[in-house]
Amino acid sequence: MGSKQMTEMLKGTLEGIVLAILAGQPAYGYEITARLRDQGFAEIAEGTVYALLVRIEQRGLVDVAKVPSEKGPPRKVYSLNAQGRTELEEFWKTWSFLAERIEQLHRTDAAPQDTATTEAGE
Amino acid sequence: MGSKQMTEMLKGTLEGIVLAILAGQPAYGYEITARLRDQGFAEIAEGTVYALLVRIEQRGLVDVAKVPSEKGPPRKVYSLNAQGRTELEEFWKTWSFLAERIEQLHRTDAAPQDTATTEAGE
DNA sequence: TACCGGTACATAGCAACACTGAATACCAAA
DNA sequence: TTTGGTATTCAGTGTTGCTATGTACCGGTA
Repeated sequence: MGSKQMTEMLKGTLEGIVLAILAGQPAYGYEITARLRDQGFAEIAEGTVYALLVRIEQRGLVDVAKVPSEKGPPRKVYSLNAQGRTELEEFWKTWSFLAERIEQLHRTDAAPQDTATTEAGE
Repeated sequence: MGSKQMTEMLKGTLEGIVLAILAGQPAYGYEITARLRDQGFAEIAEGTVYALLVRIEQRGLVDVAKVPSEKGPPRKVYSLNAQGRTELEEFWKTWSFLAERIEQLHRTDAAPQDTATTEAGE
């Protein structure tokens, strides 16, 4: 992965992904990056996650607590607040709206396609 | 809709949407815009579509034919070529990868949440 | 004729976002 | 001391969709 397509597709969705992760439980940047990697997003740069966290903090979607770490500099633990949960709900609505229409296009335009295409194989 | 979230989410997906439309049959810009509106994307600006068409043409994903119109200036009819079909397949792969993980997050993090209606809504 | 509205395309300037690459800081083990 | 894992930050870049505007073609109408 790590394609340009993925990079562009993550715009707008990565924020929702992180909010959803934080909805499960508070977390700090380094941890979120690691969790994203575990979930298959191997190519998301650390700097991207930190910049995103700064943004959602400035927009008041999360509360922040500085917690000392045994292994390095202090962690900034982010937790979703009420405004963040509202934003997350909005995200799911927007996502569902878009996903429904795209899936419909997928079905429609994949219909003439079967297993192996005969014409113009590539 | 027309939210800022939707604007960001369309980045990276709108191109795929248009490619999918063109996979069905050739079309020109004004027509594509109209079709998008029919499919619920009421807020997509005309200029956005035209700019996108310029881009995918320059990247060699489509062939173009100028066709006279009875009602206005000549139409630029775009048709998906082999390279465009390859790009569309890539798009579906990237989309599926992303959609699967986001849907999983949706299931996971929507579990403790309860909105107005019961959670077993569907 | 002059004007309006629908059709059809194009573009300059802007805002938002993810990525690259580098720097900083803390600590433990080699 | 140096290496490596932990943890955060930031300047600069490229891509994208939106706004706003302009151009062009045509039929109908006052």
